[in-house]
Parts: sequence; structure tokens; C-alpha cells
Amino acid sequence: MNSLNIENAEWKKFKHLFKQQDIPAKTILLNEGDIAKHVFYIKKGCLRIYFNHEGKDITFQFFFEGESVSSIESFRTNQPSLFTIESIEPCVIYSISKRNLQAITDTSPKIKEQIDQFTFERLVYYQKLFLSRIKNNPEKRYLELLENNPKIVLRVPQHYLASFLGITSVSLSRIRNRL
Amino acid sequence: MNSLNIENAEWKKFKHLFKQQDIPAKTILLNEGDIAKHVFYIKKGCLRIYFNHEGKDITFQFFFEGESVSSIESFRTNQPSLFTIESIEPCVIYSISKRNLQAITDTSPKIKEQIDQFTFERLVYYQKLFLSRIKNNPEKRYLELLENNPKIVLRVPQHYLASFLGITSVSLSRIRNRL
DNA sequence: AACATTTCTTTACAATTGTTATCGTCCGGG
DNA sequence: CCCGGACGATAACAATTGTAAAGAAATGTT
Repeated sequence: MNSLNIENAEWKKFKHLFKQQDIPAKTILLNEGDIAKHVFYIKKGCLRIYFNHEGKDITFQFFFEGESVSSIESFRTNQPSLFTIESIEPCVIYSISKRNLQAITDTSPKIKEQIDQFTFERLVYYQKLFLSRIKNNPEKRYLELLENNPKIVLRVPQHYLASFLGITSVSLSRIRNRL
Repeated sequence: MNSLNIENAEWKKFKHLFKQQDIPAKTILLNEGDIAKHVFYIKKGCLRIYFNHEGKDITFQFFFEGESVSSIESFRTNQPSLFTIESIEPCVIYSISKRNLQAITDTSPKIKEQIDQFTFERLVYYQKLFLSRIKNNPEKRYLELLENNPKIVLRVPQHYLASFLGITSVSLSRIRNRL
């Protein structure tokens, strides 16, 4: 899910079009309000995406090794991104420009197909997140996350996690305490 | 948004592949757990999609005239649908089978492109719903809905609306009373 | 090593929501 | 025309969450 594995044979042909970036923690790769012009692939480390709401940062997704990240709708529509992409840990990132990715999809229908599939999987992912919000209260969402994505719980600072779960870190503390 | 307008020139060529259905209120077009084999276009009326959670129906989207509906991920992946599609009012529906839609997309790259765009727009829609859940409390979500989609508020029974907003109908009553 | 910053926990209080139940209204079927 | 079910409003109480503040623990920096 949400993986666009660029480390297979089909992609290797285009490896020269990717630029490697070694970045420290808390580096911003895309700012909320800017137009996305790159797609990022995480070779090592983890990222979060968040937006500012009434002065507070709200984190709403995490990404790890082997996953690709972009403000997919900004990238595609040239509208300002709704969120910021930032590293949580020091990372090794492969980035590709829109122009170069376009060159690839024009050359390889197979890769275009992969990207459409990637887009589709994000649809399903957001649908599931949305359903999880509707179905469950914060405590259940936390337990669900523990079961389905323990690595997120283990690896990510707790206040980001709380934000992701839609609660305050105070409330998350209480939930953990109850269990 | 979420519109796949099948009433333009490109689609008219394939009109014979659609079947018209006149259905009363509370008719189920697709059952949760079944595999979606049709896409529905609403000529008249409105539909909701919902799933059962611990004995209760949870409504999570409404559709009106001019919109297309399917369990898009079930349709595409042949997995059981996560939700039921049901009419709220008496409706006139045009439905098309997967087989026939396949025939169309194989013939018309333009329509394939439209469907990919439709899929993409649903991605953005779910993302926005998800963000709305994160950002706003139920009262704000209600006000946001009033502003952005007043027709939903006016046209849909209140307990479906409450379910959609992620609250009980009791709580929605209170919110309306406060305003 | 010492200091500053960030992160996490805890407490007390206020506000919101859920639950359960009752009651009134509306609408459609018999 | 009456009756039953669906729908919406309201009340009382319990449970959960948010807010604000303070302090402890962990982390990073110089």
C-alpha cells in the first residue's frame, strides 16, 4: 500500500533522473501552499506530512523506507499543496522532478500504469482512514494503529501520533495510561 | 467533483449499453460484502452509501443527480464492497455492467482518461473529508457542510446526516439548537 | 558537563458528546 | 380513517475529551 517501488528493473533504466539528497531531521521538502514539483522516494528514514490549522501543526500521515511521497494532487493539478512534507529522522531521499517523471511516463506505459495504480491505492488508503475516523473513537483508533502499524507507534514522536489520531497528546497519555 | 457526466457527445455513442432502472426509496443497489459489478449514474433522485458497524448503519456519503456511484475499489479489485449503496428517494438510475464499461474504455481512450480523472477526484474528495475530520469538531463540520453543500443538509434525513458528521442524531439536534 | 529545548505526563476544571429514555409529529399502509 | 413505524426534539446522567499549567524526563547544543 502506498508503495511505488522504484527499485525494480523497469525503474532502474531511469535511475540517472533521480537526485539523491541526504537530509537531517526536520528538513522541509515541500511547504504548504507551494506547488509540488517533485516526487520523493524514501531510501532511508521517515517523513510526515502536516498542515497548519489555527496555529497548530496537524500531522496526518507518516511515510517510511520504500515509500514514495508527494502532494499528489498539487503535483497533478498545479494547485498549492494543502500540506508540508518534512523529515522526522535524518533521511536519504531520491527525488525526481515533474519534468523528468513526465519523460519517464511518456517512455514507459508500464510505469504510467504503476503510477495510476499508486494513485488508486492512495484513494483506497484515504477512504480507509476516513472510515476509521467514522467508526472508531480515539482509543479504538489507537489500538487499531497498534495492531496494523505498530512501527508507526514505535518510531514516531508521541505528539505527532496524537495529532494523527485526532486527539491531543494529553488525551493520548491518558489512553495509554488506561491500557 | 465526483461527477462522471455520461450525458455528453462522447458517451452518447454508448447509450445503448446502459440500462435504465426506476427504483423506489430504500432500494439497495449493492450490498456490503458483495462484489461490485455495475456503475450507477443518477438521472434523478439521491443515494447514500453506508456500512454496518456494531449493528448500526453508518452513512458516509450522499450522491445526487448527475453523479456516478460505485464501490470503486470493489469494482476494480474484485474484493467485497465495504459498503452498501441504497436509494434515499425514488430514483431513475442508468446502470452499466463492468463488462460493457470495459468495452467502452477499450474503444475510447478519451473515456478511459475521464474515468482515471474521476478516480483521481475521488482521491482528493476522500482526502478532504479526512482533513475535515481532523481539523474540525462536529459543530464546525456541520457549519462547513451547511456552507459547502447546503443541498445535503436540506434534502437528507437528519439521522443520516448525523451519521455522516460522525455524531449521534441527539448531538446534531443539540448543535442545531445552539445555533 | 552544563544548559536550553523539546517531549511527555499529570492534574483540575470546563465543555462536548454518548447513552438511554420519553414524548410529539409526520407519513403511509391497511 | 386510524394505526404503526420512522423521525426528530429534549432531558438526565455518565464518560470522554479539550484546555491550561506545572513539572519531570529526554534530547540536543555549545
